[in-house]
Amino acid sequence: MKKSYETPHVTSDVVVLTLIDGQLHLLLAKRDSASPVEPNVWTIPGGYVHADEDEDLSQAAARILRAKTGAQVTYLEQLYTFGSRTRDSRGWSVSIAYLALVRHQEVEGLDASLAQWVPLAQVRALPFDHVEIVAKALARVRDKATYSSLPAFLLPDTFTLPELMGVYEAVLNQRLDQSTFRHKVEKQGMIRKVRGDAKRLQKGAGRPATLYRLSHPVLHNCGRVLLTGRS
Amino acid sequence: MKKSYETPHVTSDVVVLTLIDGQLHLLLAKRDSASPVEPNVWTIPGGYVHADEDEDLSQAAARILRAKTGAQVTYLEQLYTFGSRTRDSRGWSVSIAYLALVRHQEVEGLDASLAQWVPLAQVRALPFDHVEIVAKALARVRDKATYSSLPAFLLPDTFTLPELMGVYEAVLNQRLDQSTFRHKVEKQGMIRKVRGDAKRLQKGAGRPATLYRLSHPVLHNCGRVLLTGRS
DNA sequence: TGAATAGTGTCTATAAGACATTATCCA
DNA sequence: TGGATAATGTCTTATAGACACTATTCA
Repeated sequence: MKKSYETPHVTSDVVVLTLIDGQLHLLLAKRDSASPVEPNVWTIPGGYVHADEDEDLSQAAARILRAKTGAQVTYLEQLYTFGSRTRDSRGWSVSIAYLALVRHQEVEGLDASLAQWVPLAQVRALPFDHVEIVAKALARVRDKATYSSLPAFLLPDTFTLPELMGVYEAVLNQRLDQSTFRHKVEKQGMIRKVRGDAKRLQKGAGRPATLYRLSHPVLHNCGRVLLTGRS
Repeated sequence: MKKSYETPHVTSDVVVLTLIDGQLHLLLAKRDSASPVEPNVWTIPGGYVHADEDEDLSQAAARILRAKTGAQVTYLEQLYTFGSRTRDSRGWSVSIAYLALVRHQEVEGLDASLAQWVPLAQVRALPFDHVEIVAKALARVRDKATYSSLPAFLLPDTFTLPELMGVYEAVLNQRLDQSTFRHKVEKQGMIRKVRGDAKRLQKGAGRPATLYRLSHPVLHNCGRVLLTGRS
């Protein structure tokens, strides 16, 4: 029953983002030197879906990610599926792209000869259609930042309000108003104070910030909010 | 280089929606009697991606749709990709699902022995994970209805404001307020009056409605609007 | 005490929602 | 003229956005 002639290759590519020094960074991995196409080129991690190992698509993406980094993923979502005759010179190819957010602090022992973080703003040429994939990922993150808690998954478990606002600003590439941001975040019930430890952990001067954590351990949609311009 | 052992099947399934008598309807097609799984069962149209015929995924979806119906598609968007070891008893299977909207008036010559419209509300059991796919499609349509012109693609090229509001109500399954709806739609610049032909085309009594068309021929996002409850 | 950062209060413009009113057709 | 449908107007309340102010720390 199954067609014996050419059938598409099935792969998965993962856009992994993290926050380093208040800036979004993208994980690039070095392609296998034995690959018939683009060997040794740096790009986003990817690989074939393994029918024998993987239970489903998200597990395939998770496996690919694990293989390249020991990164604990705090957020993983299917992004889009790219497929055409021409996107890979080896033939008709399908890539189920995923978006992953990780906490930079939790990623340990990245082998710099295999995987590196680069500032997202500095990413230029990538092989295949990977620039398009990364662009789609950024668009998705920006969109969700306007109505959900998604950017918080780039922060540690507990964080301060200024830190939270900082991630939103980094993701949206736009300044936000302190007061408006607080009002919205509180009204939505997106975060809650962490009792006890109001102790400060950083900075030189200024009033110590209160610690918060997400009210919900998973993504929380809260209507269209948090978008505030400022000159 | 290419793995010679088991590779996932690559298919595409299309959720086709239309509006009949103010109600959302789903297109079901009868599966091939020669299929090794679920022969002769009615479900959403689907088929293998053909590496030899199709240029890319959206063209594969369009081809599958054309094969089952002569339907002119007014809106086509990739929905989600479902893939796992167990979703198809034939083995590891990937389905790139698409959402299509068509104008019922423009669909001609549907062979009732091959394809039929059924009210979406009455759809119960479907084979494979197709219930999940349809649910995802409905969720997508509802979500986009709250901030875009998407439901208008279920209407003819020109339409009246009450008709437009009707589609939104059908999609959202919720009554809307006349006045609020008009204000929002106009302010967004989503539609524009069709000059000349203010002539009425239907109904028995009452003031004739103005004809409009979409300002933009493609999907228009307008911020989060149009959601108004009413007792 | 003053610089620096965190957090709160307040005012205004705008938008949403509910509902009442007017407009225009047909029988 | 009255019923029916379309279109508009108005009022109230909620929210966004801007900005000023207070609070708490360190040097």
